[in-house]
Amino acid sequence: MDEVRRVLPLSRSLLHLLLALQEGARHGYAVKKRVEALSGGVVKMGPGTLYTTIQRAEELGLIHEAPERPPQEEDQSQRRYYELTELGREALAAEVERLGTFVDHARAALGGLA
Amino acid sequence: MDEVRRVLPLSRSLLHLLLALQEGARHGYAVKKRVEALSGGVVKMGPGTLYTTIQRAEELGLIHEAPERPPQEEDQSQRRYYELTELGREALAAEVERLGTFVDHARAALGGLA
DNA sequence: GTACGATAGGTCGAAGTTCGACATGTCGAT
DNA sequence: ATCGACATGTCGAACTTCGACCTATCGTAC
Repeated sequence: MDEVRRVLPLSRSLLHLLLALQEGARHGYAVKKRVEALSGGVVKMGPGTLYTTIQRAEELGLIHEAPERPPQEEDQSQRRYYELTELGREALAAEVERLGTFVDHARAALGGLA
Repeated sequence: MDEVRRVLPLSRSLLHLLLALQEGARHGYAVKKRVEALSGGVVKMGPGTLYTTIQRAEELGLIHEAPERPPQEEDQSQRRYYELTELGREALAAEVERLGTFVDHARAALGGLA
């Protein structure tokens, strides 16, 4: 799609955000935890990056706020859940494919130990 | 290594630069072409990004200038060849491994079509 | 023969992105 | 009641990327 090309390449935070959201709706803080866990603590998302990235992703139409998913915890404070839009899913797929090219290439050249 | 962790996560340009150099010594313009080709034209490295990234990579000790590789073309103008340092190779490997985690994850979730 | 596009290197300022300190408030445990 | 984890957010500084511009060489086409 042409829309997709408009948002590529994704910035690092945008990529990490979409990656975390691809597993289902999550709130900001949960995204932060997920990204840090998956990167082995290398990528640290401070609040500055986290919330400005969420805002940017919403502006680009990559995510939107979900209607309060978890049924049990209606009470639970001021959490805001986000989920991928169709464009978000497409952009993520395109970016992963692109990155995959580099990663495959590098893995092959790096002794092919995987 | 601790040195490696110091430079992680790599910025996009830094990653692309090291990725292109991992195949052997190259000069700036050749790096630019390689990155653009491997990304299917999505990543465009203008001169601003290209040369400031090379400078940054040298400062970080990730690359260093190579002693004029190609034997045939001694004459060929003012080309500057760069190659990865040991640290550069380690940082690249670490970053590719980290990114690979995300990519594998995303590929599996994205229908596992690969 | 000279004009053009590709190769090759580079600077600069503006725009975009990331960082971390601070602010605010809730919740559960010691 | 105080502390750390949870949760959201702002702000300014630092870092990164972008694209316009500059210089110069080379080969091809007009």
